[in-house]
Amino acid sequence: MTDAAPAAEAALRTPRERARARTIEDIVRIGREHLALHGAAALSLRAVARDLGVVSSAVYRYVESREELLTLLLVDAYNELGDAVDAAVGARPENDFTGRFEALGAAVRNWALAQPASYALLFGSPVPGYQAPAERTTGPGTRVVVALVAILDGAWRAGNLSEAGPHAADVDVTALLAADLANIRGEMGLAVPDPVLASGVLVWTSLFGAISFEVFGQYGPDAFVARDELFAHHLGVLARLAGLRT
Amino acid sequence: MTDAAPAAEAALRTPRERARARTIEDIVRIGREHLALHGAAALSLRAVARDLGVVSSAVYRYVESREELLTLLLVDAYNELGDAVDAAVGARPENDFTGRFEALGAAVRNWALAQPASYALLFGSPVPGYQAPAERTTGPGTRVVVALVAILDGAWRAGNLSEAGPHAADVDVTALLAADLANIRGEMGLAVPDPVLASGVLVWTSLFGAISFEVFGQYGPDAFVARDELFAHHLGVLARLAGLRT
DNA sequence: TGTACATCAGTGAACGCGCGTTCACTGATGTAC
DNA sequence: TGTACATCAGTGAACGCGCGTTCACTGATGTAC
Repeated sequence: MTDAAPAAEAALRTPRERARARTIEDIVRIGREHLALHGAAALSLRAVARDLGVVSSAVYRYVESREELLTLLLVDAYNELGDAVDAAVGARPENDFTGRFEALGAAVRNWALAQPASYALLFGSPVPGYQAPAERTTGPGTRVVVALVAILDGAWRAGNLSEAGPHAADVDVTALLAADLANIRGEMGLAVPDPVLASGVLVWTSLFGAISFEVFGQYGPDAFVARDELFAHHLGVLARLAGLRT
Repeated sequence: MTDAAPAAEAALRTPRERARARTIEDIVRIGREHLALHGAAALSLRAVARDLGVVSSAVYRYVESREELLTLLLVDAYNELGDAVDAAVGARPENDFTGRFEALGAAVRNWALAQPASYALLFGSPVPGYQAPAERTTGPGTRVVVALVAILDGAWRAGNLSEAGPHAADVDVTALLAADLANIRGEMGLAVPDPVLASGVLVWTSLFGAISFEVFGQYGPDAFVARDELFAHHLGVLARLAGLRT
């Protein structure tokens, strides 16, 4: 590394800028620790400042308000999850659609179990009094579902998806629902037909339902010892429900 | 009504006891309103006292601590949901298993949409620092799943359930998972075989997954206009996944 | 029926706490010439 | 290379707020005889 690389767009030129970026990273890291320990509702700028080793008002140099810190944490968590999912999916061959689907599901679950508080922030009860700014969270917040429909649409285009899973084939898609699905197909540039898309939405919510039950402790402490196997079974059933061949 | 009915076990004899019971009811009612407005983490005994028209310390005559109020609200919500589900299921003929299943799902969803904050307390992120006392919440907290497996087991015993939904039939149940399922079958006195029971668990979590996505706003504001139809479609697919005939 | 006592609901003051946010300030670090 | 000025990170005090919980107390309501 020399200092003769002035063209790098994203690089931070001055030491001050670098120090500033590092401090913001520290704030986000500490914020995540607090999230994990006390939950989003109890997230406090004063406590973050204490852990940063700085007086409480100093944090306001970096973060406009408690709200903004929550947004930073939200975006950070969405991106960490999105990176984990992309890496897991990308590790499977492009035409192994079932493998990619299972990799996606396992990646979401593993991340959720490792970061339960961040998962709760993204997929649990809304934080009272906090409304995420759509323009900053929509992109990162849709990475998982985008990856999921990419797999299903890819499988469909490759002829590797049943016209509709055997369960879904004979469940009517009403006209109103079909209109929603047509919009989605248009916006995302998809080729999958209605029954597949409708089942795909259910597969999506079901995946998160199974993970939320586990992360939020809904199963109770004793009901399931074999949680990995339970989830693997669920993934297998969901893959078939989506129409993926095995 | 005369005062000549001294034998009624549950009746509250003295006026003081009745007044006390009414005040506790008021506290729970006000607590629920605060839950709905500000979320569980922000639930405050002082605020409840204010709305009750009483000085803050007076609430401690009725409720031991903030923790205990949360427990009261939890049990109250579980029972309200359980009552709604039982009523909806009971309104269908005993042998209309698919109808009962769909009634159960619709009842949970309707209650959740009407009481989003209570739903969040029961099925959303855990409240930081609060651990529900198992001996008071386990009974009410399992009413929905008990009702659900009663439907599936009843359908199975009546010969109205496929050996396993077409999707689930060829997904392996590993030995470890089978052990968990055997325990559950024993504890609940069920007859359904492993593949059906395993799919039933997925149907259970999927139902709540779909409802949570809707209640917690995960679909985004615009993606689905036809939410009733979307949920009806999901219910239909889930019924087939459970093995119910139509 | 009347009196003496016990029970209990509710009061008001106080404890110690943590929070978000603002503001005028001190120094250190960077920049322009 | 050296000086004058601008920028910025961090300080410390303060604002007003709400919280959970305890405690000694006042009266009103109930009970025993």
